[in-house]
Amino acid sequence: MRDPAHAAPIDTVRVRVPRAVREREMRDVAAALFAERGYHGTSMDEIAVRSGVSKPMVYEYFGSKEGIYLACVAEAEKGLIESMERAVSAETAPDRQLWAGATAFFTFVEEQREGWSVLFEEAPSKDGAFAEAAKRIRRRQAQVIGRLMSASAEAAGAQIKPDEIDAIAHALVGAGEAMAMWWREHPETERDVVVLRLVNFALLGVGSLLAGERWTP
Amino acid sequence: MRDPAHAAPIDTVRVRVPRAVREREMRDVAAALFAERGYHGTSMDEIAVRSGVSKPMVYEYFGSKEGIYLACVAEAEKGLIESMERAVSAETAPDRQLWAGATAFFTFVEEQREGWSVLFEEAPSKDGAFAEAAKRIRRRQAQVIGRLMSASAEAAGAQIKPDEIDAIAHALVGAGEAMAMWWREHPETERDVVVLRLVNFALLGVGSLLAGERWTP
Amino acid sequence: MRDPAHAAPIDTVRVRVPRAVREREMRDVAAALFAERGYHGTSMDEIAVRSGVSKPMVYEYFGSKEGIYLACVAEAEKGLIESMERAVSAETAPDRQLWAGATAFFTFVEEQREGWSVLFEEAPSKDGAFAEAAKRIRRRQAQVIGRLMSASAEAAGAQIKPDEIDAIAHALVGAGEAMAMWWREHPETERDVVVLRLVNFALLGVGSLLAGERWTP
Amino acid sequence: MRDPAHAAPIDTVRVRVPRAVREREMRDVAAALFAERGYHGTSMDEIAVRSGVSKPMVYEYFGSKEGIYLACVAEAEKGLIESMERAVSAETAPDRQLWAGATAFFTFVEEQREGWSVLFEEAPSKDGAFAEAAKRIRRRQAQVIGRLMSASAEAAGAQIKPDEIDAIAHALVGAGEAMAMWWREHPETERDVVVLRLVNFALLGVGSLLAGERWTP
DNA sequence: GATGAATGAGGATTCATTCAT
DNA sequence: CATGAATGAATCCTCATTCAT
Repeated sequence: MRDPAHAAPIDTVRVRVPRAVREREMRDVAAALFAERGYHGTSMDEIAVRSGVSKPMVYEYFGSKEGIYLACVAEAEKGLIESMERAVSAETAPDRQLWAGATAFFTFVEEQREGWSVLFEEAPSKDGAFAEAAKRIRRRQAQVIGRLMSASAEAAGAQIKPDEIDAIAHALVGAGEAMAMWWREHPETERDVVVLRLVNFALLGVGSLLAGERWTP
Repeated sequence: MRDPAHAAPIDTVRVRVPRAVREREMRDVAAALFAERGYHGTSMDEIAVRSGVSKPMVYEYFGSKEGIYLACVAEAEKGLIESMERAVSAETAPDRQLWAGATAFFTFVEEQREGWSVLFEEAPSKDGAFAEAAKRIRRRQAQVIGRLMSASAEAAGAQIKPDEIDAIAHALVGAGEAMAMWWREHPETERDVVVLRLVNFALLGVGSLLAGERWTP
Repeated sequence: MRDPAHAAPIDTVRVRVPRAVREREMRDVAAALFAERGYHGTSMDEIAVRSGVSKPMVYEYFGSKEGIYLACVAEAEKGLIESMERAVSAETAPDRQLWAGATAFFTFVEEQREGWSVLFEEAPSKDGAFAEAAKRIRRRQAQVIGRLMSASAEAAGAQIKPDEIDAIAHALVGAGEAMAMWWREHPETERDVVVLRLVNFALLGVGSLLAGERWTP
Repeated sequence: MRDPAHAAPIDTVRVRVPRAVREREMRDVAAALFAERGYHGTSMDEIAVRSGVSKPMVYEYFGSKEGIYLACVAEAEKGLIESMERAVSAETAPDRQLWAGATAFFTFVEEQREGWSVLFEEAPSKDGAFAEAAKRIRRRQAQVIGRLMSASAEAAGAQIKPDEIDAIAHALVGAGEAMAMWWREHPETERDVVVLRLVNFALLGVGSLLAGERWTP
């Protein structure tokens, strides 16, 4: 009945799609759904239907719902971390690295809204694997920031305990996350403004800290 | 911990318990479960069984699962906010208010582990009412902090836009939240140390900001 | 705390309401609810709340949901049948009795919308007692009509089997019911028009109707 | 009644049954249950069990309880209307069409007891979709009858308002329905007798009937 | 490689009805 | 007389996951 000479459009009937492509399509569909409705609000059925494949395919490729969710997380995580790493690399002048890192972060927030949602908004945090992933993401961000701070301290000849640097780095990452949420509620604000607010807040604080200033009650 | 002379364990058969009492018992049970397993990991069935009542009672008193969850949130929120408000009230010396507020916050984190979990760890953030609640909690914390900052700025004769104060306050709240998570992973750290790290980070940063210092790329 | 001299309005707190009054109030509330939402759509809870009494009162007075529903049916039935009986009584000229009966019927439909609904629209007909009630109502209407027909036949000296009269009477009652439904969908039609259509149809038959014959009171 | 050689009993374990077949089986089972116990008296669980499938299958195929009920209604409706249409088609002599239509109707009542029940006995009439369906069925029957009447009127050169025809057609349909119920209570009566009573009532009216006039096919 | 068919298990919610006071 | 407190029992529905073809 079907005339092979007049092939159906590729998004209607596709044969022999390479595994990597299929996988990516499915993951993108899933990420969009997770971002829109959250983990529990998304069903495997819907992922399959929207991906144009049958459900067993989704299982074949990702093993489970958790699997596909974590794949989405990993993808977004990779994008965020790589972008931050690049920003704070040696190619950036030392005194601009924090600023560059923050810019990378907020650029991700702005441009990869989906990825941001998957990473920070709906992790069913009580479930082992998800909580782990969330912690890991924050830790990796904190490491990027922590390295900056360590270098800075070293350059200033200050002695700061790694443990303290780690804690402060986490705090800074949390501040960034919170400011990103604030930004979502105030979308009229320019990205540069948001970046500068965070950087100033952090730089001046961290700077004084590194310089040895301390407040005690 | 429970004094049998004053309160029968909830798995004892008791009938005709006044509404207010039962309601509180049920809410406490629910809070513990939500904190332990998250919203989706907790079933109404279990809340009922552990409360020693039948499911219809739970519905009679809270209307729905969302209802009882939000009741738990409201309770914890009240505890946290009131405690922070008290700490930063006029009875505290101005230069110690931020410290007092942070202490109140981390004390809550330490002592009301359950409340903390319910408030910050498992809100199904994509669902309207839950997301609203989460935002509201952060906003209220930010307001407490923001008032401090405004007063401080005024005292220093500085002109800071309310919008900026609001954003920074949110960032600071986020920093506290992140530091609380860090603390969870490093439980050997003393509370006072955590408090001071956050306060120093914030105070020196905020202080410089309020003093008009600015970094630009 | 309450000052008996300043008694609460009677619809807020009422004491010692005579049984008959309470009963009637409750039945009226129930009838309204049944008419609006059907039997299954109405809950005992709602009947109690709207009646301003506790649920056990409703059970005390009517025994069960079925009980209160059947009480509503009985009340409406009484109204309808009595009104039809009156209309076709000896006080009405014989040749106007059918017309008078139909008028009584459609008047009931028009004025006791609630009663009509309870009687004809939501009987869960599969449940023994309800089906019985529905049949009884139709039978009683058919009896009223059947007596007319018998008298008429006798007057004309015709011999019609009671069984046939009964069947035709039921058909006529069904025709009336159907026309009442039609009327609901065409509320702009005058009651007299509806009555005359039914009466003419019954008296003359479709054939005569189409031939232009008409009976008028 | 079931021929084991052609159709395995539905309580035999069968897997991989094509959708269309399963769907039909499920609908038939459901129709039987609805007819026997009414809508509210039937549970999805029972439909599933008796169909030899699991509940999710029922939902997969019909979406909801309302869905499967309406599917039963549609099926029965189709049978009834098609049969009536066929009876009154041009292939039947004009003066016998009403009789043929009535015969089709009562044949349906007799032979498709289940369908009849689903169509006319337990629609939860207060619920939107069900009430709509019930109205639609009556309307469609009335249309079949109405067309007959219009043709008849035209042939006789009479001018009858469509609105009046519609109303009378509905009344006639209601008369048929009522007579069908009467028949249920008097199952010893022959179908032809019932048909003739209705047709005579409709064609001649009570008056002529009482006067002894009779139409016969 | 790919899918239509199928399900076990569980979850939220509602209701008619009855105690104990 | 009157009620607030309480429940057993269902019901509808959904979902992640797998088998048979």
